[in-house]
Amino acid sequence: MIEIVEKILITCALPYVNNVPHIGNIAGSHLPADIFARLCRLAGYDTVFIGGSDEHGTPAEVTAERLGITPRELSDFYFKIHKDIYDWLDISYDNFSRTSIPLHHETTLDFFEHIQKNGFIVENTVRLPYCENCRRVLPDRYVEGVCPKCEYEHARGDQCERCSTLLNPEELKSPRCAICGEEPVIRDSNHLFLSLDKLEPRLREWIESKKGEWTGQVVNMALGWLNEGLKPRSITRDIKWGVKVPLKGYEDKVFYVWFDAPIGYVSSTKEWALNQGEPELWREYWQGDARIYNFVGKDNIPFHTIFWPGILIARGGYSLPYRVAGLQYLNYEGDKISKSKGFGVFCENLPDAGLSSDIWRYYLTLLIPETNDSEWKWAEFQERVNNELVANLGNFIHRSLHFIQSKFDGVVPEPDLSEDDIELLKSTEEFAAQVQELIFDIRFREALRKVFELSDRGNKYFQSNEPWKLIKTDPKKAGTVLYVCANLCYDLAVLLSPFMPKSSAKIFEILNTKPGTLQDVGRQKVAAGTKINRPEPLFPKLDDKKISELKNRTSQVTKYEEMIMGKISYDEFSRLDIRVAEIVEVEPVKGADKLLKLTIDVGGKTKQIVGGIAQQYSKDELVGKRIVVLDNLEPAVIRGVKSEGMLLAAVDGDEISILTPDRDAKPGSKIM
RNA sequence: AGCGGGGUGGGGUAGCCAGGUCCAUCCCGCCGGGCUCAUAACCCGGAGAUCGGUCGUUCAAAUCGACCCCCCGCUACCA
Repeated sequence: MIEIVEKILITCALPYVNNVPHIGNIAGSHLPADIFARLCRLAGYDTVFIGGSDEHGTPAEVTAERLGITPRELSDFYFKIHKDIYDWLDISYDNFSRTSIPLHHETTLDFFEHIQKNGFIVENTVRLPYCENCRRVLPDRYVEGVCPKCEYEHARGDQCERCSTLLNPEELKSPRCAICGEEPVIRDSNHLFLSLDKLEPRLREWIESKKGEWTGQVVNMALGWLNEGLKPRSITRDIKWGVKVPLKGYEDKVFYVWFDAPIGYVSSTKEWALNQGEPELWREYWQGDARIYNFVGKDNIPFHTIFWPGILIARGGYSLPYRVAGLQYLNYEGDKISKSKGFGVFCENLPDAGLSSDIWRYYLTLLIPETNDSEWKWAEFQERVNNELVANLGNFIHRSLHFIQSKFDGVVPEPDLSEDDIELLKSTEEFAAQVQELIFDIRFREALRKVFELSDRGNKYFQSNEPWKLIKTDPKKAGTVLYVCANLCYDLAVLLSPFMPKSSAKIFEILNTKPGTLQDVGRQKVAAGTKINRPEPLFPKLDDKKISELKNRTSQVTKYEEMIMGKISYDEFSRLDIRVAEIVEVEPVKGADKLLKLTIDVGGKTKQIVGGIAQQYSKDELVGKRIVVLDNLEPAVIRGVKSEGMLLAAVDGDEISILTPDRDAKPGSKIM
């Protein structure tokens, strides 16, 4: 039983703009949220589906710095890529916002001020690693060093990857900044904390009330956190890129991205309301009795069951999520998707791959990891498309419409309906109800299967009535069969629309009939006498060759960072003073196992540079070698050693090969 | 390491919380036979899992308990 409520707000976890989405991100949140939203609209609910990009935080700041651009430029760049991909995949966001817009900063400040007024903010001093070279407070995992337990040399400040001991940065031996290699110092810094401890009883009560309604994974994970006891959690950071903290002494701090990111749901709804020309309309979704559905990946569950609801309670006057749909992960051919290995299907390649977005949506719907991790397999993709989409659903639609086209001049015939026909036509209402119920219960795969059950039924009906024989013996009866089939096609188009909107629209177009809603299913909306448009197969059959083409094409990893850096002019290139140098002397750098200090002769001028080649080259091998250096690089201090240039080498993972002149070239020779 | 989720015929998946009606569901694939409007479907028949492993509880276990193995996530400043 589904209780009818007016308003539904759907949110999809905001993607972080430091990266580009792959199929796992689509199947894990955008697609399920979209199917849900489309169904809600189809069922007549007042639906708002919002999303946006999460843009603040350390990773974006560091990436931007590395690329020599501002965080905003980085965000602008990635935002567009994300937006284009979601548009292409027909993810029907009513609004896709950004956390960097002023409206969001205002909303975050409003939350903070109320939370503070309500007494849920405390201040504390924390000791944090700080890199004086980068002038940056380092998050735990940006500190590297030697593990105190297993002596692993590349342990991170949060955990040693070899012995998996949990660490804090102060425990590392010879710690260094992961960005520049300098040794960080520990500094005191004041920070604001959200008193989750005070919110615990209310959170517990809320979670308990969802037992049985939500999946076990989501409830248990939340209860796990509650049972361990909630502690105040810091909501500020010592970086620049984010929402400024409006307090004295916090001029150099911003709110923690995890504080402001979920508030982005509210900001995005506000932005939507503004675009609707009704600036206050958002309140009906956040401060009224709308049902709020959050679609998030499993890594995100604690944030949406503890941290974010805690923020909402502390703020006061906002509704808590009605349901947190926590989805699992999508793997690829037996392993995790890996961008660096080019292992997976990367969405930026989809538009040029030559298939309708519906085809991708279809298989990805079957892979929505509702309860378990799922797995993309090309062989299965091919089978599913050919045997189900093409042969079952596509075939029923096409054989029906093609028959009308070729035997009835494209006019839906006048029927003479039997009891059985009427019953069949009416039975689709039940399908519609079941599809709705399944989707509301976050069981998309089963819901889609239900749709196929209907086309299956259509195929059986067509088959057992043999209109291709009746057309010769009893044309009236043949016409009745095709009238029924045309109406089944219509109903299928309605039920298919949340999953495959383009194909659905195409069916309506061929039927020359207005697209319908769930209410129209089973109502014989395709009238006798309708002149249909010329049908054509809805879906392509995929042969082995096509599959391997798709596989090659979609696993390409676009080098976005190179695109951001762009092409440089000859003038810019000519600013680089690259020269041949001869290595005079080689010394190790204390406390660094990768670095060597090289004294070099650059055409009569002697200088020293530091290079990270200690693991690949020995001293003997290097002394006397002619190498290539960037001579006019701004000097830097690396591990306490001055470096006045840069050694050029080919780098491929751990393999390093120093560049040398192919023929005899004097030290100091310019490279151009 | 601790916490949480998961391991069911070739692939996916239901059932497990409330043990028997399950020598286990449904979809796809596979094998054999019929029919043809369609990018062929539909019908009939068939092969295939002792439910991750071991040990227990019970008249009875995929379902409950213990231990073990494997995969995944979280463990609070990466998001």
